Amino acid sequence: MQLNDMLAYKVAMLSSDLSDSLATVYKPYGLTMPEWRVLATLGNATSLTSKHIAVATRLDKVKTSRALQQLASKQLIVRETNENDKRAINISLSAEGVRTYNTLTPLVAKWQTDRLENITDDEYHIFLKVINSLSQQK
Amino acid sequence: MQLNDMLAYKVAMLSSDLSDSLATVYKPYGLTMPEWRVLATLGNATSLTSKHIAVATRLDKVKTSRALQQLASKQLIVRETNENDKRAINISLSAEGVRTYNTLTPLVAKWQTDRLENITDDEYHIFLKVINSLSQQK
DNA sequence: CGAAAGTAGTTACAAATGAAACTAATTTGT
DNA sequence: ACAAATTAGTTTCATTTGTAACTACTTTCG
Repeated sequence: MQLNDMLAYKVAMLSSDLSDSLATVYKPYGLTMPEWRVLATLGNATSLTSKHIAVATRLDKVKTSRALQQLASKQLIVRETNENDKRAINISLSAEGVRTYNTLTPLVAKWQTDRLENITDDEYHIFLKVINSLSQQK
Repeated sequence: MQLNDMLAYKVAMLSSDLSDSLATVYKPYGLTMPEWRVLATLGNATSLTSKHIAVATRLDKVKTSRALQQLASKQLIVRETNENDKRAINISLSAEGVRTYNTLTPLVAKWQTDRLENITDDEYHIFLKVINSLSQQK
C-alpha cells in the first residue's frame, strides 16, 4: 500500500491544491481563508451571530472571533449588540462588505466552473455523492 | 451560492474529517500525521534521503526534518550518512519501525475499506478520476 | 583549479493556532 | 427570587508552523 493510493492522503492533497488555488481569487482583496468564509456566509444572510457563523463556516469560535476582528478592522462588517441576548453580537456586511462580496462571488463561481470544466455532470454528481457518503461517517 | 455548495469548502471538510478519523488509527501508536506519512513512505523502500521523503509525502523540508527527528527519538528509523553525498542522510526503518509499520498498515487498510463500504467500485473509480482531474490543474 | 552558485538538511525566530481561562450575560432549578 | 450552571465571545499563553537564515557539502563553469 503506497501513500499515493491512500484515500485520506489523496483528499488532503486535493484539498490543499484547491485551497491554494481558490486563495488566489480572494487574496488580492486582502482576505484570508477564514475571512473569505465568513464573508461568503454573511453574504447569504441579513444578520448572524458569531455562533451561527462559526457553525456555518466550521471555524472554531476563536478563529471566528479573530476573522470577525479582521473584517471589522477592514470595515467589511458591522457589529451590533443583540438586544435579545446581550452576550451575542449581530453581524452583517457593511456596504463595502456587500460590494466585496458581490465582486468576489462571480469570480469564485468562475473559478469553480473552470475547475470543473473537464468533468461531466454525471461524474460530478457521483463525486459529490461519494463525498457525502464519506463525510457522513463519524 | 452557499458556502456548503462550494467545491473547495466541501473537499476541505471531507479532508479534515478523513484526517481526524484516520488519526485515531495511528495516534495510539504515538505518531503524528507527518510521522505516519514518513513511516508509510519508508515502509515501501529500503532507504531514502530526507529529500525523497519530502517529495513523496508532500511535506516541506522543515516538517520532514522535524518528523524524522521525532521518529529517530522514538527509535523507529535509522539514519546513516550517504557516502556518495555527505550532505544527505540515508534513512530507513529500524526493526521496531518495521514492526510498527507492519502493525499499522493492515489497520489503515481496514480503516479505508470500512470507509468505502457503501461506495461501489464504479463510483470510487469515478471519484478518483475526478480527484485526479481536479488535482492536475495548477 | 578554484570561485560562485546550488543543494541537503537544520536551526532560529516570527507568526498562526489551539486549549484553557476569563468576562459578561442568560438560563435553570429549587 | 436567586445561587449554580450554561452560553457568547474574547483574551492569554503555550505549542505548532512557516520563512528565512545558516552550515556543510557538491556541482558548475570560467
